[in-house]
Amino acid sequence: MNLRDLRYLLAVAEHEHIGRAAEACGISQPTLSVQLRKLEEALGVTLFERSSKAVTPTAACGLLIDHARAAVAEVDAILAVARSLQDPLAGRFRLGIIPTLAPYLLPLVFAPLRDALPALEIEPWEEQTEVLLKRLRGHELDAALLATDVDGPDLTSRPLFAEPFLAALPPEHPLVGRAVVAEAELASDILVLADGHCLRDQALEACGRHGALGSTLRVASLSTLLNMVAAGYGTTLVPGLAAGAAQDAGIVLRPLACQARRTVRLVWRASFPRRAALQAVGTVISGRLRGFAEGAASGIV
Amino acid sequence: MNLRDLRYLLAVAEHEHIGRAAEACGISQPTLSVQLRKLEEALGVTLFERSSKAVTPTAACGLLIDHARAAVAEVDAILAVARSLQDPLAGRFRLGIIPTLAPYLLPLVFAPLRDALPALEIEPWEEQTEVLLKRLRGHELDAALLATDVDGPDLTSRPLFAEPFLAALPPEHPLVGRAVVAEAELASDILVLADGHCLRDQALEACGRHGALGSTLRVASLSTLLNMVAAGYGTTLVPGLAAGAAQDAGIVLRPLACQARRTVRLVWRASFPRRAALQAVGTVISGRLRGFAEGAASGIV
DNA sequence: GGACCCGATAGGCATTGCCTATCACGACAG
DNA sequence: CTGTCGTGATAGGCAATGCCTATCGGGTCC
Repeated sequence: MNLRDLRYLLAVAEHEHIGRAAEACGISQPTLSVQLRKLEEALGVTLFERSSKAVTPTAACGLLIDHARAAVAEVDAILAVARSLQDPLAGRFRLGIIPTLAPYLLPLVFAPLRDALPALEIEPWEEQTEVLLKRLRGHELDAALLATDVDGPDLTSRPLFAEPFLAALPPEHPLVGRAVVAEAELASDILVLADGHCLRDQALEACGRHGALGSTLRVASLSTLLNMVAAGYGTTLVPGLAAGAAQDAGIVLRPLACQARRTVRLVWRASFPRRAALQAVGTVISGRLRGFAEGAASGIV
Repeated sequence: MNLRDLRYLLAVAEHEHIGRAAEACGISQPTLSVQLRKLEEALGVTLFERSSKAVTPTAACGLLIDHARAAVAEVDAILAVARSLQDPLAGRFRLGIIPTLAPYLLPLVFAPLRDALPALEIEPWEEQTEVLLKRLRGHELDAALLATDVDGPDLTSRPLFAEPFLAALPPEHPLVGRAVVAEAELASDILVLADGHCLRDQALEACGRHGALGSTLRVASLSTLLNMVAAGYGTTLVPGLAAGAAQDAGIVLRPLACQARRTVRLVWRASFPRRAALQAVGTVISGRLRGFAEGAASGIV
């Protein structure tokens, strides 16, 4: 049995006239005659009593027609919901963001995203890289903003902007007198975040170290780390977007000689179907951050 | 969109594996692949995210799938109801019967009908011929038992049995001494039913009259008429099936010379679809009344 | 009796649904 | 690192289906 047949059935039951029902269905009278008879044969039930005067629903038809109406209504509901879902730029969009990026990037891009994509309900989700990748692969996230390269053919990424690192020094630090600091000069007293933060590895790599000082120290957030530096416990590398927060904490920032930086990428499953949403989100963010790298690298924030 | 497609959708959503879903649907994997993609294109919505590892329902799919399930359930309900309705010998069967026949025929045939057609719920409906015909044409009845010929190409009939008339005489009537009474001999003092009863016309015609005695008399039921005759107010013709009731009322019955009779017919709309039910009902009734005409005509009841 | 209305039937054409065979691609093992 | 396996996508061909126009048949109404 076909869904079309049910619509035909409803039309005939409503009009009690095959010609007019056919017209209402947009088909010819003979077609409706044939299809109706086929439906009756398929069901094994005579649905209408035909005479030259009238086409009258049988008792059996009366018992079936409510179900037919309900089925057609459900299918129409499917079509209606599908239509409202057609816009890939609408609906929930679960976006993972790493913790060293979220507090500083989100305030910058949230309003532009809302303005450019008013129907897209972006739900930020803040966790460390590995957790985000797991959730991404598990369909718990639609995309993620990461600062690392991603591997595997199941994921695709798009670079959005480069985020330069800056040397973060306590006000009393000897290097404060320098206009530019070489990355390696920080190696001796650098403080880094706890394991799992990509910023930890990036900072250590930039200054040429492979193990961290104060390995007993488990600093879970960049804001804690900044306060530690401000209090004189050591130095660190801060990502450019956190420059304002660092200065607010009383930290002195200096550009780096080799202009160490990390690239922030939008990452998604290669099979994720809402390409338009990915592209739009990526474009809004990179557009908002255009020219940021140059300004930040030179210490102008 | 097709109903089949919804079943495919449900299968893929359940198995999250196109090959196995295809197997469950009894089709090949390529067919399911193609149909699923067509459905997605028709809805304008990506329903599943495919990777080499898994086929995962999208958020949009989750919103649609409940409607799909409901639609399929409704259609399955249609099929189930249709299956239960397939037997034309089952269900309500509204049978009109004229008043001069119903009280005497129904007790005879009701049990045989119930035994032969246990699933057929026969609902007797007692009214005069013209009313029954109107209801029959208006689909309020499925068939009727009448004692008149029917006209019009919209109705079809089948003779079931012949019902002889008998002369009904008060015990003191002069004709009681005769073994056989000629129809015309009753013309002088015959009593008949009120207008609208076919028996009225049949009785008058049999005895050669064209107007009735006691035209102010409106006797609405045969049982009243029989009591009138028993009380000596006149004679009448009784249909054979009412012979027992007439004798119980104290009436003397005599066979008629010309064996006047009426034919009881089953009548239905030519377009009425439940032919099997008509035939079965007719056959049970005529079988039960087989041989009745001969016995009744000779006064043996 | 002829025109008209209505549903049924016939024949032909384009679309569709399905099949088998094959491809493309990633995973996994030797 | 290469061959094999598993999985979904693609291609080509065939039969069934749905639809059309033209026509029929039966009944009604001037």
